[in-house]
Amino acid sequence: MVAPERRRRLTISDVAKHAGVSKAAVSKVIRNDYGVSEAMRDRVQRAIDELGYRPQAAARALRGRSFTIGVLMRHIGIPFYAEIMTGLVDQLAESDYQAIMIQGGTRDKTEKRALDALIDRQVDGILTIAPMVGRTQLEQVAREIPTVVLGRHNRSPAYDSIVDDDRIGSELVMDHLIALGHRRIGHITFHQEHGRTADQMPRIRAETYERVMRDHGFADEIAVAATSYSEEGGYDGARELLSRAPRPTAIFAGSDEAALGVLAALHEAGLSVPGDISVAGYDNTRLAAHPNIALTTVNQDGDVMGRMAGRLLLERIEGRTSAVHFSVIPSLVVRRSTAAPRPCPADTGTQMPSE
Amino acid sequence: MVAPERRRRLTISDVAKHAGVSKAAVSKVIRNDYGVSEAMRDRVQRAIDELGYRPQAAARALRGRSFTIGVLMRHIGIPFYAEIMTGLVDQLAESDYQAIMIQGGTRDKTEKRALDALIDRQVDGILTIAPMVGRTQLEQVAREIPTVVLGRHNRSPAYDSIVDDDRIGSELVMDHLIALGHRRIGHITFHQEHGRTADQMPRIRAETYERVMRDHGFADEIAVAATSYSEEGGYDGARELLSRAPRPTAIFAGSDEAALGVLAALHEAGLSVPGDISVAGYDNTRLAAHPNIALTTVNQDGDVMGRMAGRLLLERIEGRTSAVHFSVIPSLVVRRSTAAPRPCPADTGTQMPSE
DNA sequence: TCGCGTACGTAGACCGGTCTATGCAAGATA
DNA sequence: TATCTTGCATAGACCGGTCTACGTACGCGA
Repeated sequence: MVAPERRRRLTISDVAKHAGVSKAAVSKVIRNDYGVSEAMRDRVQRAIDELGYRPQAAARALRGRSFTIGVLMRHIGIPFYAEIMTGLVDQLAESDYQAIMIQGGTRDKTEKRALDALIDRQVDGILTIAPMVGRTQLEQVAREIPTVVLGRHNRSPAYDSIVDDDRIGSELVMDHLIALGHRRIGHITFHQEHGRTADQMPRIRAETYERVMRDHGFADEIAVAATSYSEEGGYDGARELLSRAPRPTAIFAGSDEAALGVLAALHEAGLSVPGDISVAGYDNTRLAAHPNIALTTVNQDGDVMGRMAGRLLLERIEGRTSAVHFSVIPSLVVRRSTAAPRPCPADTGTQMPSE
Repeated sequence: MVAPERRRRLTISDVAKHAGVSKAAVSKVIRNDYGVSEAMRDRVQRAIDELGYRPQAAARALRGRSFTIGVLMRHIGIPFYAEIMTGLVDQLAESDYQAIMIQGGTRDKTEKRALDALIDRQVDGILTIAPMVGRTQLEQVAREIPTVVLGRHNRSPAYDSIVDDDRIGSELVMDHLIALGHRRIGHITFHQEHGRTADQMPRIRAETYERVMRDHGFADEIAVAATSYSEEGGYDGARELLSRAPRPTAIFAGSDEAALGVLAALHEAGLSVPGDISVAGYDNTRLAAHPNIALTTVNQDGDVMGRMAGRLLLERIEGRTSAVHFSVIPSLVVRRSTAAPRPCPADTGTQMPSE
């Protein structure tokens, strides 16, 4: 019982022999290096094509580049991340670089392990999407490898960053709701304990919410549920907001995930959307678009972000050392989850569903 | 303007020097190889810890293993894939292997490129999730690298495969609908032109549907819309089925994606679910669980599948050469999208919404 | 013809690990 | 005592690329 002979892979030497030239010459052709005659190029290229040779990334990595971009994300099941990847892959398609992804999970330890794994695999550039790891550590990574951080407002001169302009996005939502006639608008935010590693994003959305409320003279109506951006957080937050009297006529959830939780809570409470309450989210996930959900939300152009990430990484690999911070302007997507509040003769005294 | 000195990475030689031993000794300790005294192990381990050394995967790959498992998937935004990854990562957590993912996209060419990229990066094992590439090519890959194919019924002695038992899953749905009292049940299937690379999965689901219908004496009620498993396919398929008179009282969509399209079409047609029509899907995606959708569907345990994939790959890497084909028994998740058909005095003559 | 610069091609070191072959010492066996 | 085994440590080849340093041929001006 012998293991089947695992066919040896073609090497650059095979190509060199087949073309009757040196390894170095083949290498030069592959890398489009200077000092190759037209005849040599043709000859080697023909040999490569005939044999179907592809260089081995590991060997290249050992000496120079691995032609690999590593992307670190918490989980893969997130449609927005998929969009980012689409943009990134598109951008890299014309280069020789390939994007690989790795899951960091939601624990510091697993994320660290994943990040190390990318570094150990000699990737030429790293894109981290909404990482949990602290700035200091990111800077350390960035010193070794070109790095782009997406979705964290935590700037650093050591790495490039790409963020959505959350201030503008939140204003879009609030202006929309207020234009519809709402004034008792609740907000669900993400409460982070650790100020150290916390990102400013939820804070920006919450602050903008409060500012706009105040600007319109609705300071007394400000109602924030500080739970989390998860579906569960949205559910809990919604129940908290609903327990107020009078209850809000609209809820601006800090994320679509949370908005889904809000919808679930409203559904459970027997309240209709947007009849009884309008709901808006943030992120324009794919679920938000489904007719049964039809959530008004803020669209961050993940495709553009991913594309930009690819460009910044390639630039860094080419040698740029100054940091670039890119801000993407989001847009509002109005769907059926928001409408004018139900006209009410008396503005107070709406009945609550009994607990 | 000089680029900042990029700090040289620690190598095995640094560790050896620091511990006052040979490179080979350090290598042995790292790999838990035979022929290392207790004293040596301690000494080297201490040096590794003190310096914070981590071996470089590229260098290891060149000689032996890269300790990397490559996962090829079409897109990352699919919750079911996320579950698979969770299982896989869990399974690999105790080993020294790391899973990386790569997007193959939906075109043959891009998928091929992604697959090559994994091979060029010397991964020790490959998991392909519902690949488009033909069996012959998969077999060729499998000859070079341990391979597990998930989600294709296309078996081969060259690689392991993991599939959901679609026959059982489809029976679960059909039995459920029939037990509720339905007999005019429509089905939406995925029509594939290219028999060559086509997978049998949609065929199995469709055939099981027809068989169960016949077994219950409902052969005359068989109604299949051959579109696709996408949301759009579901939408088109539903409209096709609705145009029949009498229209079905239940629709079994071959996938949740398609089921979502069905819901959208029904919503548009002003039909209520499950009041007018029951809808069932297949896959138990995350959307299916949301209260606003609450889709009855078939759950494939992605976690178990991913875990199994990891185990099979590790076994193959350890030297197993015989093929294993693993079938996961799915389960039915009953939600609010299915109910008994509306009692009707006359079974025919239900009015259609005008087109 | 000589000297020199330029263009092109190659030999061989090198990257950081693994792995084989070998050395060496201590204990077992003849 | 001589030989053999066993356990442990090491030197150095090796993986498949890249890259430096050098050799060679050719063109051109003096």
